Amino acid sequence: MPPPASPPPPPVPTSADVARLAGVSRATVSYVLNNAEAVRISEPTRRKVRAAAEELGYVPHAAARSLRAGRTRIVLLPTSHVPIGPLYSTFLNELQWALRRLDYTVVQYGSLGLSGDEAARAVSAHNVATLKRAGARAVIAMGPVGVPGAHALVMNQEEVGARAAAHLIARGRRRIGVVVPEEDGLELFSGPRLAGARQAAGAAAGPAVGIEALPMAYSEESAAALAARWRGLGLDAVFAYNDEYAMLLMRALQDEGLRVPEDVAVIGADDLLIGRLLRPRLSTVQIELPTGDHLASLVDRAVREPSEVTQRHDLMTAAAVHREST
Amino acid sequence: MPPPASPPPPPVPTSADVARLAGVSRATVSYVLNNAEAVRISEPTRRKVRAAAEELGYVPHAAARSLRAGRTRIVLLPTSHVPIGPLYSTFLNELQWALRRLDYTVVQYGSLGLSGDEAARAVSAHNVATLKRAGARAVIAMGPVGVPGAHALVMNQEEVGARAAAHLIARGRRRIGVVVPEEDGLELFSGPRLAGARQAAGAAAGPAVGIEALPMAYSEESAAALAARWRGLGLDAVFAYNDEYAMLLMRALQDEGLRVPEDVAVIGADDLLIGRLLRPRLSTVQIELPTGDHLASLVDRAVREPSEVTQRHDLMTAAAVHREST
DNA sequence: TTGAAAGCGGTACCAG
DNA sequence: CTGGTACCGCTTTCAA
Repeated sequence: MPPPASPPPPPVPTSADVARLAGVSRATVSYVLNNAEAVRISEPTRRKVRAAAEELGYVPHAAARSLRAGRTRIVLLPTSHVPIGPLYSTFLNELQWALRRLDYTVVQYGSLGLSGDEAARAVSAHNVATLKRAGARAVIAMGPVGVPGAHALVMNQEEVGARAAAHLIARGRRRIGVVVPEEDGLELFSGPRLAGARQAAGAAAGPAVGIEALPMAYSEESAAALAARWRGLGLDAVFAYNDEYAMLLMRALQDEGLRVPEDVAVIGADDLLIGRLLRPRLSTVQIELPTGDHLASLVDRAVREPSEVTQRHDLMTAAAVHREST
Repeated sequence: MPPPASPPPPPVPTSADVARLAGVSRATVSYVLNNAEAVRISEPTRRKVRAAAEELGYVPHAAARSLRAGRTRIVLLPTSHVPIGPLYSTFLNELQWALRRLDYTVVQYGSLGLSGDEAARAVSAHNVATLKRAGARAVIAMGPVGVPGAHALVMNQEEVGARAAAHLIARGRRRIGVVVPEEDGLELFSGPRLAGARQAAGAAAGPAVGIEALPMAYSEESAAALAARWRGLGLDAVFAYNDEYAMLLMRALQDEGLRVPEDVAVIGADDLLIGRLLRPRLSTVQIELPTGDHLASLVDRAVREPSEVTQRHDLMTAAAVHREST
């Protein structure tokens, strides 16, 4: 009599178990379950195998399968450790579902928007190699520049800043503040947006246009502090990074007695619903992103044709939309 | 001279390559690189092995490793295909990072908040088995009830609805509308919140309290349509699902000429920053969630002690906070 | 049409 | 202290 077994772990069926139950070999099981084209299996055999698999609740062991195959259906997607706003998180989420619909396993890997130069280094070529080596089929990077070996979804954030500044300039503003979020991990977005605004200012005809970076955190206190010293700044307009920061700042400015847009024009970005709910209605920079489905199929295609070449997908077009705050 | 090789795939080094270069066996490589305690390796050998690994840029093959080990460090986290609001997505994101800091690989698996009964079935016991079988170390579920075999993060959404309704009732309101988002995938949250409100109404002392479900989509049109028929509804208060829906509805109500809170009291939930920016300031139900770190360590502990028992972690406490809209 | 067997890359026994 | 070796579970030639 064997020793009183402690709760034996529920036996996980392998393909061998299925084969035994179906009275065939493991090879046959594999063929049937993978619908192998290269080999004809009789219908009765297929039935038996399928029935056995069903009965045992057999599920192929993912690790073993990919060890043998030499590749996985894993796609690495970047994540930020900090909220990046509804627009991009929705987009990323959509992409993720689209990829999954294509039967990929999506693994989050972290480094979207590390501070400053780290951002670039984080998704460096070496990292990419490491990640692919570990079994990933594709690595997706999001950033201002392409990354060798990965699918780079490059988002031209500069254009956002440029459109905002151009809009402000066209409406006669010359002293423009640009909100730069203090939150770590947003530099990936805020840096280029600021740079784009500077470019637009430099390219403007007529009198010189001044651009001033305005650090601000996403909190009432920070917005209030900025608003308190506003009059001393001598600014006649502000590009508030995005609609959420814009809402925050606009409220603080109004509480400070400033009139929008008379005393100061405010423009946001991302065209969120809240912008239309504010009074005055918030002008914004609308961003056009491709659908997750579209992007996913692009990735899928590129994965099937392993062209070891860096794939670079340009995303985003931006356009200012005028409402009441500018 | 060899034929002009087409771009030969960069040879991925295996532990055998490292062994060869270091002049030792694969076993030794494994011992050194895993800091095996059970066996003493001389310091010179260790050096050689490490140097060789470094030089080749060796990275252990994840699939092979987990095939051998019989387990992975993968944790499955649910995702919704629909935005679930800043509060929960931030929370999930935090948890994800915390898990990663603990060296887990986080894989998103999809089904948070499928419609109706599907929600429950999606994370059924069978699914859980399948997922674990495929190599996952832990499966996390979020929902109103525990799920056998998974770590269930159960969030008591009913309490949110109950607190909101109780707050409204305490302030003398008797005819309460409850916004139910029309977006698919939010039932997981909205259903319990509505049910909680009903319970609170049932438990209220004094004259009967009426609860009316108010379907509404997250769009200006839908909010405007609801506001347009508001006077016919005979409601004196509304629990607007969360602060975002509340902002939307409040705006529409005000545009319709209704006064808040005189004609209708409005309360949201989740205590988002925007609520404090609105005028009148939005009353809300504040939700206390544990930190991602805390939860991650809970999960980690449970994983180490494979107690095959369903783990159930109760989350959330809710409290109404009164501001100006009620 | 089916089965036997050789690995994929790593880990962990057991000898030496 | 180190090397040989038997697996983990699956896919896929190659023969029968």
